[in-house]
Amino acid sequence: MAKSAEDRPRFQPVQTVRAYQRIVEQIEDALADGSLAPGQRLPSERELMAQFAVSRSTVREALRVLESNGVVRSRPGDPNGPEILPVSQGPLRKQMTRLARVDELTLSELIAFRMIMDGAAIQLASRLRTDEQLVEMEQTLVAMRAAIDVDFAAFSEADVAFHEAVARVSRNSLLQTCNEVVRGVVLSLISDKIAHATNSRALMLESLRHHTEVVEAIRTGNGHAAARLTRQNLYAYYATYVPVPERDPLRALIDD
Amino acid sequence: MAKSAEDRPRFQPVQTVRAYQRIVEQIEDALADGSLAPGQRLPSERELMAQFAVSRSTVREALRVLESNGVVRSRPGDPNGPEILPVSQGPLRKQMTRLARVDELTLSELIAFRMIMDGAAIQLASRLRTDEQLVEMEQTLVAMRAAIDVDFAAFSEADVAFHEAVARVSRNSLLQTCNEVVRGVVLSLISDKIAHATNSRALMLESLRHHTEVVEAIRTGNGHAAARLTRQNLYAYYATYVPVPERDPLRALIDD
DNA sequence: CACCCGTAACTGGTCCGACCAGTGGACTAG
DNA sequence: CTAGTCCACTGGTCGGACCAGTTACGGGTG
Repeated sequence: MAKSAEDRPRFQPVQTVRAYQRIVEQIEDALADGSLAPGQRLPSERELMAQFAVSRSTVREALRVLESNGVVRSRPGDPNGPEILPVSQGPLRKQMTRLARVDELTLSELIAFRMIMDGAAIQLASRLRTDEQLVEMEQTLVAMRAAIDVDFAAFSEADVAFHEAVARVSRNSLLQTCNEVVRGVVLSLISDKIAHATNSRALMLESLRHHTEVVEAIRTGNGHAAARLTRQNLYAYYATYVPVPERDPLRALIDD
Repeated sequence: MAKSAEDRPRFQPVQTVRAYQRIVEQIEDALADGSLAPGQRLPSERELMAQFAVSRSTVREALRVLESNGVVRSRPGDPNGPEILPVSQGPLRKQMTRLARVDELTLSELIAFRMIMDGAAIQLASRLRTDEQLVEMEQTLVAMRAAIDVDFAAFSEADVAFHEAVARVSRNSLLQTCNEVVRGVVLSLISDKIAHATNSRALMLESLRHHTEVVEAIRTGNGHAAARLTRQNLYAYYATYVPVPERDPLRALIDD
C-alpha cells in the first residue's frame, strides 16, 4: 500500500546529467557491486568510447574524474589499459587538507584539534599497546635524542616518527590521517618561525623531556595522565604562536 | 654556508606532470593564497585555453577534476564562466564513505572518532559557553523530548540540532566539520538497523536522559565529566553494532 | 633449447576544428 | 520605463589527427 504522501507524484528537480558523469557512475557502481575489483584493468580509452558510445574526449573526462578520486590510474603506453587502484586514504587526506587550508581556520583551532587528536591517540595507545610496541616507542625517543645534535629538521622528523608509532598503536587510521593532515598544515604555518627560534635547542630538549614523560605514562597504562601530558606538551610547544585572546580554548583542554 | 648534505645535489625522481594537472595546481594554488576566492568566476574555457596556452580538451580535463573535487562548477551557457565554490564537506564525506564501504575504515574506528570529537566539543563547550548559549542547548533538549512522540527521524534531527549547537559553542569549525562528516557516514552505515529496532522508543528515552545529564554537567562547568558522559552515551548508543573484538578501543575511551 | 633484443602495434596525452542547445545580457518596441 | 526579442557566447560533445612512450611479440643469437 502506498502511503498517502505518495498518492500524488512528488516531482524531483531535473538535473542535467552529463555524459562523462554517467560513465563515472557506471564504473563506480561496477566497483561497488564487485563486478570490478582493484588490480583489474579497464578497457583502453578507444574501446571504452565504443562500449559507451561516446567520443574519446568524454571517456577521458570520466577517467580524469576517476583518477582524481584515486579510483583508477592511467599510464601512457600500457596495453592493459587503466588500472583499478585499491582504495586508499590519499584522496581523503587531500580533501581534508583542502578543508584545513582554505576554510579560514585559526591557528588556535588547528592546534586545539591537534591537542584533541594527539591526546586521544596517546590515551588509546596506553591501553592497547603491546610490550613490543612500547619498545618501539621508546626507540623513537632514542632517535629523537640523537637528532637534537643534528638539526631541527632531523628532530622534527624523529618527532613525526614518534607520533606515527603512537597512531599505529592506537589502531585508528582515521585518527592518524586527521592528525597527519593537521600537523602538516600547522607546520606549514609556523615552521619558519620555529626554525628561526634562537633557543631551538632548548625547545627540543624540553620537547624530548615531555615525550619521555608521556611514554612513561603509557608504560604504566595511565591513559588519562598520558593524554593530559600530551595536550600540555602541545600547548607549551605552540602557545607562543597563538594570539593571547585565542588561547582560552586551548587552556580549556589542559586544565581538568 | 651550504651544509655538507647539500654539497652534492639530491636528484628528485622525475614524474611526468600532465598538462591538465599543472592547470589544476595553478588554480588550486591561486585559491590557497587567496588570489582566487569563492564566488568569483573563472574565465571561459576558450579564454583559459589561451591563458594556459593549451587546447580546450586539456582545459576541460582540468575543470572536470576541479569540479569533481567540489572546487568549481560549470554551467552551460553562463557567460560569466565557471564559478568558484565555497569549500564544502561534500567531497570529504564522499571519500570517507568510499573508504567505509570497503572496510578501509571500520565502524569501530568511526565511532571511536566520534567519541573523541564529540567529547572534546562538549568539554570545550562547558568551558566557553555563555549563559545564553546554555539556554539554547537546553531548548534543543525540549525539542528532542517532543520529537520522541513523532518518530525516529524527527528525534535524529533534533539530536543533530543539539550537537550542532554544542559545536557552535566550542568555537572550532574544524571539529564541527569533521564531526558532522563522520556522523553522516556512521548514520548511513547503520541508520537502517536503528530504525528497525523494536525498542526504538526506549533507545530515544535513554539517549535523552544522557543528553540531559551532559547539559547538566555543562551548566556546572564540569568539562571532564561532561566529556566522559558524552563518550559513554555514544558507546551505549552504538556499541551493539560494533563486533565484540573491536570494542576494546571504544572501552579504552570511557573507563578513565 | 634458452635467452636477448629490436620492432611494430597500440596506448594515453594533447591538439584542432566543428556543431549544438542553451543562457543571459543588450537592444528594441511598446 | 517596462516587456519582449534576439544574438553573441557559453559549455557539452563529437570526430579526427599526431606524438612519444610502453609492451609484447617474434626473430636472431648463443
